[in-house]
Amino acid sequence: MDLTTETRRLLNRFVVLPKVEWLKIIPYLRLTSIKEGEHVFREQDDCENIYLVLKGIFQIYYSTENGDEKIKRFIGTGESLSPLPSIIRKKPACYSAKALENSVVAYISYTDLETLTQKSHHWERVYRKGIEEALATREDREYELFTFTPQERYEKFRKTYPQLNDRLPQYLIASYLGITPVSLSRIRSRK
Amino acid sequence: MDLTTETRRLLNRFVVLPKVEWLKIIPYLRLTSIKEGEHVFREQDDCENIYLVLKGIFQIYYSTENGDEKIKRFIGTGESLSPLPSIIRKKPACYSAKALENSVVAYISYTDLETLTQKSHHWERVYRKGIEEALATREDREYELFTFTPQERYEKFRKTYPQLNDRLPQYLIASYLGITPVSLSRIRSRK
DNA sequence: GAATGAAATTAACACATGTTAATTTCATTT
DNA sequence: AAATGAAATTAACATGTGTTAATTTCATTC
Repeated sequence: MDLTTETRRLLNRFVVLPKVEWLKIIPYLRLTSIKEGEHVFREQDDCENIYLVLKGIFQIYYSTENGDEKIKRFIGTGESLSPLPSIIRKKPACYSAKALENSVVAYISYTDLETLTQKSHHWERVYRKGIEEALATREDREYELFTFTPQERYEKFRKTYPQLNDRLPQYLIASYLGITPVSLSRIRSRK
Repeated sequence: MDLTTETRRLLNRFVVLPKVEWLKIIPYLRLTSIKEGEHVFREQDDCENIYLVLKGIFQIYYSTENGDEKIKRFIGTGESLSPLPSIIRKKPACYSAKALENSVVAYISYTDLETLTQKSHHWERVYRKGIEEALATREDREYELFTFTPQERYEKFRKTYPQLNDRLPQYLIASYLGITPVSLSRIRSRK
């Protein structure tokens, strides 16, 4: 299947668009592949694109003063990827996004998206549904960080991302859980 | 100023609507006041309203098994209030909202909002801008919980909500910070 | 002014995490 | 097969938090 069709298929999840509406995004839509280890955007960048992951996995992370990474979340196929809060506040990104494997993304600039959503009620609607979904995801994560202990979060992580649990180095998982690699090692040996 | 006008004024923050567009929400828009201590909605409720706080302060909280409250966040004038993720997933609310003082809210049901946003591109846009804003707020909170220690979170809380810091009992603040009242007391005495 | 009760503080203990550093494991390179 | 180096484990210690319970504070009620 070609990538544009794949993009359309993934967006259908939110709103099923008639062809004439779909075509309106074509002039703005761009596709690119990101190699493992490469960045989509970095902290401090004035990134203003909204990405949709067509294939692959990304990590979103904050950089701390002492140079290590704090992983905010992982983003996989079908999910969107962008420093949206920074974009709407017209500030540089406050986190980075890096591919964990060779990946493919579709993207559009926020400016173009604004143009598109202003011209098309349908696209305004697609985008709105997309953010609603993103909002729900953030809330889940917030609940998790707020309510669960590191040990419980690790259990949840193993269930939610079994592939990642196998493939990622432990120090990255620890970072996602908000603990040190040493702590994760202890949690693992505990049971 | 009358409450409908006040509602319009607060929503202008997102998109400035011409009068003809504004009028479209009138059939759906409802107003009500909530007395201190009363609930707007409770965990397990099938609440499907979106509220806008015209006046007052609310706390959003989860109930734990052992009966105490975990405060998710505080919501003040101009902010929106609703179990949106539960609504879009068609599930009962997973947290409760309670007024901390006598308050006034405007609200619309999600069903009516869907009707309105389908009929009006303008309203689709207002709503979209609103949830974009909400998304940014969640991200701030997530960052805070993830990155800061309880002590740092307390510092931030005091700066962000000086009025609340004075008026709320300490055990509620502790809950918001994700710690026990005993811990907060220790943090306060430490410095 | 005394009595009441909820909230806050303090104390004591157990326990998990952070930190630092040494050791081990294991895949990759030579 | 030996050497290398990063990742993971283990150890030891300090510290912060949770828990339980006793004590104190303070506003409200009687």
